[in-house]
Amino acid sequence: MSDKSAKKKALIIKKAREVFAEKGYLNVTMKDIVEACEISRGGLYLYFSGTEEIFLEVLNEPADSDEDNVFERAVKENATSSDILALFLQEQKRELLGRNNNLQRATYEFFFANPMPAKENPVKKQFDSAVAVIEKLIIDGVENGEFECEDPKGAARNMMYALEGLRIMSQTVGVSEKSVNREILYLLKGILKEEV
Amino acid sequence: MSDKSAKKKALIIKKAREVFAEKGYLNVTMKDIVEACEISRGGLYLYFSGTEEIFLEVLNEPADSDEDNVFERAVKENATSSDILALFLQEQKRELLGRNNNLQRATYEFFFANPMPAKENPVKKQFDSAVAVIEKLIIDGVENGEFECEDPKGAARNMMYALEGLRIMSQTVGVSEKSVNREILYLLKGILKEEV
Amino acid sequence: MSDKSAKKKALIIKKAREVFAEKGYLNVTMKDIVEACEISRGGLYLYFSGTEEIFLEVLNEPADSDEDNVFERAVKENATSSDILALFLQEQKRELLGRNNNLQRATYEFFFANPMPAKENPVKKQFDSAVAVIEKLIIDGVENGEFECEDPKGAARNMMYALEGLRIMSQTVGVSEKSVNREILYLLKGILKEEV
Amino acid sequence: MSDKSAKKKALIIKKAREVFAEKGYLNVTMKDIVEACEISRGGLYLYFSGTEEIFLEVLNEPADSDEDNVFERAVKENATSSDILALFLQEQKRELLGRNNNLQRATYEFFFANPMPAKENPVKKQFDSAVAVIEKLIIDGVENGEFECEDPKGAARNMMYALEGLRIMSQTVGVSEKSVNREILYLLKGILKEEV
DNA sequence: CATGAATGAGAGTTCATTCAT
DNA sequence: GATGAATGAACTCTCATTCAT
Repeated sequence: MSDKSAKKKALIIKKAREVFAEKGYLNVTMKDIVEACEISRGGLYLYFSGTEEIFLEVLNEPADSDEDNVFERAVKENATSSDILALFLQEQKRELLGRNNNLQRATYEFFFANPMPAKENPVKKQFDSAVAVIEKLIIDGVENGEFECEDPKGAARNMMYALEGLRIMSQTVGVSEKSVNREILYLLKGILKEEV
Repeated sequence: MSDKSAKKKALIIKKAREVFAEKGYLNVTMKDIVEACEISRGGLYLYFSGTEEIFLEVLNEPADSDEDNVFERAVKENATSSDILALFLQEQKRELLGRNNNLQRATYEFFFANPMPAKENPVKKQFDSAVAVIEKLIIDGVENGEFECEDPKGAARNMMYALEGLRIMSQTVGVSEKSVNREILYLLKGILKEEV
Repeated sequence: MSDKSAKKKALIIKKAREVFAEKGYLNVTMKDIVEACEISRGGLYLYFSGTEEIFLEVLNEPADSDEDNVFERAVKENATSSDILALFLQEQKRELLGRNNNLQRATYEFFFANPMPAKENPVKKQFDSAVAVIEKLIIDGVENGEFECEDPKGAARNMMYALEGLRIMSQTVGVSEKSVNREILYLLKGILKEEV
Repeated sequence: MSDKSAKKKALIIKKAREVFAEKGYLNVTMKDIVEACEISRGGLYLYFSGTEEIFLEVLNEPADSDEDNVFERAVKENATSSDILALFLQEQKRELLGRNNNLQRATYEFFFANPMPAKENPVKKQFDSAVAVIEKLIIDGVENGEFECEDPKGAARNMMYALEGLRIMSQTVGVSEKSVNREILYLLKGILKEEV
């Protein structure tokens, strides 16, 4: 049954995601995944030819969390631009501070080991679309009179680069929540309309 | 002979740096270093217990390059703050775009695999001292009337986070020189006194 | 249904022959045959217990080619003994030079891996019957005055051993057509009545 | 010590020869050789990168038997051509009938699996040099008046092809000593000067 | 101190064979 | 009968680490 097959594959991806989240990418062996899935060595190879293939599918398969919804809901509820942006940044903060519950480390490790042209690179794509979203928010905010910004695209990019910097620092040397708050505040201040 | 010992150790570190620069951290085996050093397998173990220890010493031992001097010379030559800052940023650009000639990738790989408390972490130290330098430059620039900045420390931190973001993007998805230029320009514009 | 069963078995053997002809014996896996037959993995085991059993049936089931007919037709058409013998040798030449379209390699591989008493051995049987055919031809030829031979059986055996040698050389080190022609000529000359 | 190393390598080759003689080529695994040599898995890889490499060295390293000497001694002792030829054929017989004490089966298996251009092929070289030796013997014999032969090279080639045929038959279907004797006799008769 | 041969655990991968459906 | 997912043994190869010399 292709249906059963698909379920199994989904199960493997789910379990593998947990393994990658815990151990990163490079330290994960087929054996690790086999054990997490409680299947046989050969069984795993029926579905995937190696950790690389598994990881790519993990990356593409969106986790069944409802985090995104929070954000999307806000957008639909006509929240103000600054609220939405703040929400976005909070989300980013939550994500980048949580060392063990996500795939960030594994993702970095993966793309170190497997350089991939920017055009196909999911990380790059995610980065670009986040920039676009932020830019849109800033433009809206400027129109609302909430923000003041001469270069929305530049500001959006700067935000994302800074967040990326925080993220990698968080994964490697560790970053305190306070530091993240401070930087986020700095980023917001830079575009908030100053009261006269 | 402690002297001979020290020389040998230094040689190993020098050669190991080349190896790490070329292959990153995780892909380097004891064998690689043994071969690069033209030393015996057992011999290496007399000085170091594994790649981890070697890499840490490589990180702490400053490379005998003269790159820093360029920067320090500028400081001493009473260049303007904006010139020095621009020089610093150019240096960062050069470094982060060059994929193969430095330890960046190896460093990231290392600290992914070996998380280390911020207090002892050399990367964190370097980051902090860079922030301090930039902050000082901005403050000087403000005093000179070259810059305009209400939060020099915040601006300095933002620069470093953004550079860090560019660095990791460069190592993983790849970043064009144009993108780096654009971001650097954005950072500079943010503090340059606007002409009236 | 024994009938349906038999058809399926025949199909498997037909497809398996192609696989063996292409890949030899030892490199063929059950999976290869399963895929060639477009049958299920378990299904194949309903009919055969392994590659060995399949190969033996392939060997026993005569290929539905019409190569033999050429030869047999000649016999019936009252061609001269030397013509028929030449035809036979040409056929052998064609077969032994063609590396990929027949079961020779697979057969050798099989009997290396599975030595089998001469009495049941199909290769031995084939060899013996070929010797008998050649002997008969020579005897006829001698009676016709075409050939001159004191030991027809010995000559027949020598021919077959030499052909076998050419065959194995062809499969392993490679033999040029020229070499084969030369040897065949030598064999024929040995029995042709010399003109006075 | 390179000396110790060389001895070990020689030991491995010696033991490996026994393994190949017993099990052929394709069925031999690194593990088999490891066990025969009583060394560690990794240890074997210090000397050889795989069974293929080992087998090639086994083929090139002459076995430390003194069989050849028997033959060479005869040549030097000015034995008659027919004696030497008979000796050579006896030697071939001994070799081709001994199923388990030599590398023939392994050699065939090897060259099935690893086709190799005739020019470098040791089997081909051996074949050609044997042909040359036989041809020389026949020519000498003709001059002595022992043999009668119009095409010494053709006869030599025929002998070798027939021996090769016997050899392969011996390895696969099995050949009785009687059959070998009969064929050898046939070959000799073909060139012996017939008494008037 | 220094050597480098040796070890053995462990990773990746393949395949014949079984068995619940 | 027929399926094909699942198993697990076996093989190749690599490397950190040790130890006799």
